[in-house]
Amino acid sequence: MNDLRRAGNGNANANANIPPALKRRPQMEDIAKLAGVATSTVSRALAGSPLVNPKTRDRIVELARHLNYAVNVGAQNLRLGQNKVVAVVVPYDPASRQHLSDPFFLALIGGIADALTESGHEMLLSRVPASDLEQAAYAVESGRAIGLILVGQWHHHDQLNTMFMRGVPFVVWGAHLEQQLYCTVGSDNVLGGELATAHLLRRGRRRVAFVGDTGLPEVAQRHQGYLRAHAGAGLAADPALLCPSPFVAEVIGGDVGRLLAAHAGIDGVFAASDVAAMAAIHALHQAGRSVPDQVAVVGYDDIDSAAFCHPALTTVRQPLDIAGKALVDSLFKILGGQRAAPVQLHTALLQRASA
Amino acid sequence: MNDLRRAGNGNANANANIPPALKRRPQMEDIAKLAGVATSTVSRALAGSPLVNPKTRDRIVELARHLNYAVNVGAQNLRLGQNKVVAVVVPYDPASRQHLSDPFFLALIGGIADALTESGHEMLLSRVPASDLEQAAYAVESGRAIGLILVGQWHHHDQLNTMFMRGVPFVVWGAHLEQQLYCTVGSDNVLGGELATAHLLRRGRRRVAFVGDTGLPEVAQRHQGYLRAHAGAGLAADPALLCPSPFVAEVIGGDVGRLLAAHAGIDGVFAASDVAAMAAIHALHQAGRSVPDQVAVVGYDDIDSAAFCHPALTTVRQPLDIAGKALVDSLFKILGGQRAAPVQLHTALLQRASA
DNA sequence: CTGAAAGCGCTAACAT
DNA sequence: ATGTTAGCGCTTTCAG
Repeated sequence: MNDLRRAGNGNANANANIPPALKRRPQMEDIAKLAGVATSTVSRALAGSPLVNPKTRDRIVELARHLNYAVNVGAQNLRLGQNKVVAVVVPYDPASRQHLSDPFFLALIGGIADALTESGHEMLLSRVPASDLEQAAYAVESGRAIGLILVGQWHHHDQLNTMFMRGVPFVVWGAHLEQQLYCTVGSDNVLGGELATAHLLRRGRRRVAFVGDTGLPEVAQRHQGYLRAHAGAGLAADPALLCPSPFVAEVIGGDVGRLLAAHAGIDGVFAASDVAAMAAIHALHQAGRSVPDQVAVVGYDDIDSAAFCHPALTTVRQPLDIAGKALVDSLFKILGGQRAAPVQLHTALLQRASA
Repeated sequence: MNDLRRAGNGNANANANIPPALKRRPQMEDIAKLAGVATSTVSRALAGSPLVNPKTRDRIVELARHLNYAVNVGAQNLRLGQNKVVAVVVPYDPASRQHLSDPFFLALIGGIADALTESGHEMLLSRVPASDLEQAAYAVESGRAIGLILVGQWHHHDQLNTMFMRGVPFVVWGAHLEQQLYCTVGSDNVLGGELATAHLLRRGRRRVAFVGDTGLPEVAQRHQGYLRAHAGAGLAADPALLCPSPFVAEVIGGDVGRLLAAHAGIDGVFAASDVAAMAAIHALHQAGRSVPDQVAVVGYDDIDSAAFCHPALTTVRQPLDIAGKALVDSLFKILGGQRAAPVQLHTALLQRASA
């Protein structure tokens, strides 16, 4: 806690030489003196208050522009008791040191940034260990942010429920679970898994592998869809074809390779992310199997590159373009004191070349 | 006003029913009263000051934890005149409304987030129109952030020099240009372009197209390398083979298609980004050309999916893993009042299957 | 070891 | 139309 506050490089002693003028930032009082008025007048002028004489106002505004003065947002917020910052939190797995890298999540963050900017809010991006998700609440408890958007994988359902009970305003990108108090936004994972698998089965595939870490709720639901599709087709899914790899391309490649070696009859793969699917295709090619002829592959996410890899990926589309806005909207609903119901975005199969 | 600040965090009248306890956030004074001490003691206790009696301190700390109290960072910063926030700014093209989406930049942002977190800083992510890059300075001038990291494309060299002269501490990801006052971090674009093109020429390719918007300094330098490689091989580059597409996959696909139609003899493509390369390969396939047999393709960036698409992309690697850290380090150097020289990261050709 | 008081930069009554 | 004053939540002298 103490170390958190030392080290204040509010560029205190930084007026060395290099950036020509790294001097103290101007304040209202400086402007006030130059303009020969009181700070309150400057404040009003800069806020565009109709109370101040147009001439005075123009002079002040001109002065401010000339000095590159901008109202100190921190002080303003403190005084006004307001805040326009939303924290976007990316949980990471401290074990695998897995960094923020899946293009899907990265793109999701981009969408959130857009939606937030659109509504005049600022975005604080931070990372917390998935093992201690509640740390995320700090951004709100410290007054840094008014609410949280949690992005990405997590196993810690309970922590989130607790956080909700503590009154922390937040939304999470993920699966809608039973007994869930908090608000999620995500695709319909069960449906998505079912669509993907049904497509493979319809194409006559009978030995369909599932690639993805079912420890994650979203993936578990996609797997559930996978099972449901099998049931719907009157087929039995072979548990041996489950490849519980984490969402890391390098690992998936190896795992899929081993799975292929062990089960020669595999003729289809449903991967729980496009990255996983691309890694699987790569492994397939290396093992000398052709896609989609010998083995058909379906992914999940529809990241940008899915359309441009070869063969173009058949995948389940999560509508990224509206995901960011949906998350932001839900958060604001909560901040407005309303109940925000979980949102399941439109989920559909996008057929391309890989299956 | 007073009602605005009740109800805790800028969410006005939010103590409805849903989030069970959306009451006013506790403050030091609350803790002080409960502990029967003065706020100054609470402050000291929470800061871990040795001046306060261990027993008192423990009681206070316990109380704070129980109430989920965290020191208000805004007020703390105001009082201390400090700040640990760095703004990461993504310029966007207001014309094309192009959103934050190239995986390379997204991944770069991830790397910056990691480096910032590592050094105990917070990251504010914002977007400004490329046409008015100086807007980015607002984050610093308003006291929001202590410095800026600009990420991505930009045409406005002069604006950046001006910003530097104004004393705004910032670093930019991009090309190192002549007469540049500010600090850039990037790959060696000329070298990269040369390596890529030389590789193609060495493979006997003689009609090599260049895909990328040479209006951007980074791309212009890559193109310069492309020309230099031709010169080095005693060959003349055909200006007709320049395809000045922006970094948007959809557009590139069409442009490359047209280029192929117009120039049947094309046997190589150097694309100034991996996304562009993947789009080009896609267009090539659609036109019935095989990669790399009929047309060899080299990209730039080495984004994650470059290794997993098919054929795996031969590309110029920009070391993403160290890019974020390099940017952050340079910024801190500047904040410390030192001169930060432009950095060119190690740039090398990564040969895979597409060329 | 602890409390009282001043003030970080700003805004909004409340005076004129 | 403008100035005076109090105070947002916190830290830190300065006095005990």
